[in-house]
Amino acid sequence: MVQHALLETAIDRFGRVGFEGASTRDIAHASGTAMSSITYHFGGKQGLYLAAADYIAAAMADRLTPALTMARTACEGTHEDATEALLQLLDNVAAVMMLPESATWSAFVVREQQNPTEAFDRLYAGVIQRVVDVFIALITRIRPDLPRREALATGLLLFGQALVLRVCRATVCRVLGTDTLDESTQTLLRARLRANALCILSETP
Amino acid sequence: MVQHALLETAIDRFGRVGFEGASTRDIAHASGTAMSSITYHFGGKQGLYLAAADYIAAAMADRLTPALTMARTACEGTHEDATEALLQLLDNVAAVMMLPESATWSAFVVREQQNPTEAFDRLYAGVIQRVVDVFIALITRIRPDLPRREALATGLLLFGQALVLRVCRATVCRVLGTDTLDESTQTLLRARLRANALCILSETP
DNA sequence: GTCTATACTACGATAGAC
DNA sequence: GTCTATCGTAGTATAGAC
Repeated sequence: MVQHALLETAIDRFGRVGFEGASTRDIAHASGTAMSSITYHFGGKQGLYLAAADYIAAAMADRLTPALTMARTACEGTHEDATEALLQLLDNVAAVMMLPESATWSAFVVREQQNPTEAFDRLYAGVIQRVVDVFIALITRIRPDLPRREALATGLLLFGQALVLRVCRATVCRVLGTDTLDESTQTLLRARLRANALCILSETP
Repeated sequence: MVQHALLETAIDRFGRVGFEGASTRDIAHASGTAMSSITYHFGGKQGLYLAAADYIAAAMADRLTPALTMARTACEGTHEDATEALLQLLDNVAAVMMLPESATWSAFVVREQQNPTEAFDRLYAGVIQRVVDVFIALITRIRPDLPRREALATGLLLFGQALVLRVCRATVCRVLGTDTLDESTQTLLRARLRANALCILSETP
């Protein structure tokens, strides 16, 4: 499938060097086809970029859908159910952040966060919003004492702890003295993230 | 000062569209000079890029030096001193993340985190390491019960909460329903960050 | 030190063969 | 559907005038 190969390569290149830095010639060549295939299948460089955003959103949503579904039912459950669901969801997000594939995804997404284009709307509608909504619903269930804006802020800050594992990967590795996040290091980070989140969620008002 | 203008423009362009996407012609023109000035002053595009990294490191270090100096002395102080110093330092980091200038800085730094080049070494030695070292020293003072790697992980995760305010700015704004982080929103976020950090640091072992 | 002029390469888009 | 060929533009680097 030429389209699939083009998308995979495009995400890598756009993530690595950005929209302006990536070249359609290079993307096509690395995908084993001619540059004009991009025009034919996606209408041009811009079309390929937007298709890449949709692809990333779908891939991330795929990895999080089971956790999101479980979390949504837990919103109606007990306080403990909701807490455990949020911890699980956050752990899932952290796991995605440590997937090798998410390196190119996150480079793409982070770029859009800083200079949002139409692609950001697609990413937001495709994954981000779904995760955010469940996050907020769970937090308001767990901490009904928090005003809405405080709950929103708490959700964002909780998410930041998972985010740093991907976005500051070079620093994380350097600080921990490893080249890559091996199994035991991942376990350590996820355990600390869980402990931190738990204590934030059970903070006495 | 032509060099200064070139650096300011370069950071903006490199941050916005990356090394490959930025054009020396454009940078020179926006700085009111000719492209060959870049060759003369920095030896070429690559030299300008490295100089931009040094410039960013120095600018960030500038903003954090007072807090870092105070924090270093607090490492020798009481448990409460150390806790307050860490909260202050983290608040300072969050404040930097909400500065308008840090938008271009962070775009540059985040890019280097994902695809480290020689510029990352300069950023790390220039700012990141200094902040990390003080973070870790304070945490080991506050939570001597934590094994070293747990303390390192805690420091990184704490930092992530400040990071998200800059790196996921588009999401932060969308979730909070604002276009920009106004004064009261910043206060809210910093207060929640402080509360979260305090409760992580005082977690009963 | 700062400019103009130029050499050379690579870019995205598109037309047309098959 | 996929290719090659080509057009116009823009990229970095460099040589040389002032």
